Amino acid sequence: MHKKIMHIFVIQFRLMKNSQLYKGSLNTIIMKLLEEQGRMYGYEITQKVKEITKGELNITEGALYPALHKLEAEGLLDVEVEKVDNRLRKYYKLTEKGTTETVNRLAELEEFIKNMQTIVNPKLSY
Amino acid sequence: MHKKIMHIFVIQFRLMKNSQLYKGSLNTIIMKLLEEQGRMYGYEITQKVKEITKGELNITEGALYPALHKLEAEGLLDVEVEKVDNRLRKYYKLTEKGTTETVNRLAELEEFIKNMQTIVNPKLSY
DNA sequence: TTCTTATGCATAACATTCTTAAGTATTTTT
DNA sequence: AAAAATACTTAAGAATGTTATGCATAAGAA
Repeated sequence: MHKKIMHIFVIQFRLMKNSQLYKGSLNTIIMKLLEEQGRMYGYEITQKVKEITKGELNITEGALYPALHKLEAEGLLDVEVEKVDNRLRKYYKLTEKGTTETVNRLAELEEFIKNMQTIVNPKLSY
Repeated sequence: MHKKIMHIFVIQFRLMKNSQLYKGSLNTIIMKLLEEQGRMYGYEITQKVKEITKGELNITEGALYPALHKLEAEGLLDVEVEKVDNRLRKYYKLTEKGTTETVNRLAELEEFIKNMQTIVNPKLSY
């Protein structure tokens, strides 16, 4: 019983960490990971992000899957369905267009980070 | 005529720079500036951000004013109305609660930036 | 062996944040 | 005199994400 309650708290704690700041960065994260890893499936992406951020960022399925579908619809991703251990996996990879676009988005992200650091810490920015 | 068309392009260019990445960071930006400057009015905030980011980030009025109203409603900001040159100005400053909350949000922002950098540039993060 | 957790994907309802656009009003610049 | 800048407001809609639910199989714990 105690164990169950504690587990609920742990889940709560993790979700609370997802502040509004991450809003808008999911697409860039997905594309960067695909650029780096070649190809990945949805669930794998959630685990990878959790690992990289030491559990601080948990991408929810309700955000991830629609995002992947949209990127595919925009021609930025290609998908290949595979059956592993009798379970479906949808592997995504960048198209040529997606690779080009990834460069742009990463540049935007760098600018964003730079601007935010300038705002937060004006002393350090010169 | 040429001048007018060019002006339209300039406006377009600037707005295009506002990528989705900034979504969710407006409150933190406002609070940080108020912590630093003591008190500011809305229009002043838009100009300050434009100046700091060298024109890369333009806070729209449709986002700013509702955000200020909400922060005030949450008890994080106090407002004082003043008339300068026959025009209204609403000066905002952090409440005690707002000052405390600003510390938390800045910490969250630092974590966010760190996580994003780790994702974008995994080599540099150890 | 049965219940739970993990793996794997999908989507609908709702919340939040922001863009776009329109409105009001005064002052300064062209 | 017209346009741009200053200064604030708010409504409609877009974009993004959370929460919740559903389905299905595999692996692990009780």
